[in-house]
Amino acid sequence: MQWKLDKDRAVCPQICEQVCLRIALGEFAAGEKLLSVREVALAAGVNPNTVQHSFDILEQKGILYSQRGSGWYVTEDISLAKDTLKSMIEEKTKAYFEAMDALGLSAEETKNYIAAWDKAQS
Amino acid sequence: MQWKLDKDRAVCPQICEQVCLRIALGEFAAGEKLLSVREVALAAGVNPNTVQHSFDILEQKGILYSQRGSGWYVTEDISLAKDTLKSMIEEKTKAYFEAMDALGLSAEETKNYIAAWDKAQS
DNA sequence: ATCATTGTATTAGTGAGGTAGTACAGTTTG
DNA sequence: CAAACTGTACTACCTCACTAATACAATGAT
Repeated sequence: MQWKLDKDRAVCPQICEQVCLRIALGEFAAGEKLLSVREVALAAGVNPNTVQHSFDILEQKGILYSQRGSGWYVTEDISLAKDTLKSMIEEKTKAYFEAMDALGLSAEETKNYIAAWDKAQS
Repeated sequence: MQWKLDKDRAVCPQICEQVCLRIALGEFAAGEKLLSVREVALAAGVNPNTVQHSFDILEQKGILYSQRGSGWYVTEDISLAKDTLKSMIEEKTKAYFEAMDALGLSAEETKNYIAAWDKAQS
């Protein structure tokens, strides 16, 4: 399991995003046991407490659940992860439009800008 | 002069963005004197030190310059502000594509998603 | 049963970003 | 000249996100 973390962003949301994505992609199946908090922390190069916190957040959303002494598991209801992922995409897109608006681009102008975006720029 | 600040984002970059935008739009002319650090802070509802820091950043970019005891002024070379604004737009767009990639959307999918984006959602 | 592994809790420390208050130096205005 | 503005500097404090280290309780494997 690989974790690529952008150091310019907070760690917790990134872990949450990736877990949701992997569940949505079917990489993590319903009921499947995840790696332990310590293993994930080691693999991702972050602190176990941060992973614990991330999983706590996902537990609150009903996406994961924990069994003390045993481990963390994916909930049976995969749709929760899919919905959360969808919300994240919407949220970030909304934020992007707002950011562009703050920089003087209307929604229409932003759409045109994106349409003309060349992959070579990135 | 109105300052609408998003409380979910850091203040300094927002002030920098808005000053660049106003210069690029011609709202602030070359050589024009800005409101004082204290006045801007009051109007924007933030701390004078934060405004000072923001202006320091813009001074480093050559967009503003200060005269001790007198005030802050817009540089003669407006193009600097315009270029900076352009860079900001590129940077945020690049970050947006990266964020979408992290959420499982390819550049192509992201473009399609944006094209289909409905203003009613926001 | 024992022991390693698991989740969980607690306390302390760090750095970024911002707030708050004060002080001082230079300019402008009356 | 004097007062009222400017920019600038400094110290202290706060919060958030994360790190670090440790401890303890429950589970599973041998």
